[in-house]
Amino acid sequence: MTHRTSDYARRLHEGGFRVTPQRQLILDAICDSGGHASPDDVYSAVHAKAPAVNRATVYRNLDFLSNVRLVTSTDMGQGTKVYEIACASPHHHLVCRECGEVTRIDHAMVKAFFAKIERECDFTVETDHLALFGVCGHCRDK
Amino acid sequence: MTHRTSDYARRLHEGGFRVTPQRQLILDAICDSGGHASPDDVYSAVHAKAPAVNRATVYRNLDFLSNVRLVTSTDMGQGTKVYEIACASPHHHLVCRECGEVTRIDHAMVKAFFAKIERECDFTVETDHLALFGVCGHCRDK
DNA sequence: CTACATGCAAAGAGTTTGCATCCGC
DNA sequence: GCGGATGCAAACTCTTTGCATGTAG
Repeated sequence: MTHRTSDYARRLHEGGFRVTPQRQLILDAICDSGGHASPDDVYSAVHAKAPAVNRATVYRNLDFLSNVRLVTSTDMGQGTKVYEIACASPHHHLVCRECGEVTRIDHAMVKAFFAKIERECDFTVETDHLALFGVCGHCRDK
Repeated sequence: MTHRTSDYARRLHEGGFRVTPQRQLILDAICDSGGHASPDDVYSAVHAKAPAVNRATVYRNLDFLSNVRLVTSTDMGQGTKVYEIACASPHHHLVCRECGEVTRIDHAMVKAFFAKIERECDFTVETDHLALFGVCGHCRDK
């Protein structure tokens, strides 16, 4: 679990929102998912622990938690949206088409590239989480 | 219209496929859409000219035309998949969140960046069409 | 004439919404 | 107790599929 209970609870309180067991389960599920969780991943994990929790609640909370910036959502392409705990250091993802492995890369890696786009194309890139598809070294060698 | 009638008809014939009016309408719709068309864009355009054409036919043909490489599909994020006429020069897209404008950028712009990822992360980027979200110069100035 | 293609309708997946009830604070 | 949050069910969008019919080659 990477989220700090006291921390997220405080942030919810400050905004006038409630700390419900469902929200805790959902945050736990995202943490335990290895960093990246689809709505269905989250629902499955939550449902395993608390079968009464509804899918609608999961969707509503993923949306809610994104809005209050406790989690971030990234479109990984192919219609798959993934959520992860918001963390201070911006980063991006390399997604292997073969094994599905997701590797993080630091924002520093892409910073210069984004700056170049801005300079040469007059376009400010705002992609919080860039997802690049390809083949990881491991799969390429096979 | 950017596709050459004789050219795509030939390619279909060579593969043993048929040149149907629906396929022509669909190809025309993609061309006339300014380069990037969602399934619904295509259906609307086709339906305006030929109301009898079914949505399923549009989906089947977008899939089919992608497979035979007459068109390419790109995931623009947010669950929107767009199609465009396959063209020789690989390129990528800058999508403005404000006005929705899509600008092409040449592969040369991103080539060095992809090479850097490969070198430093041991990951071969295969993204045919990279979609970068942000704000275009025009919207930023407002 | 023979497959490939289409239209239709129905079934799916994934997501959203209205409303009564519930419960955190 | 109040107002936000939840559960339930239904609706909704987007896409896919089975099957009979149509048509390009």
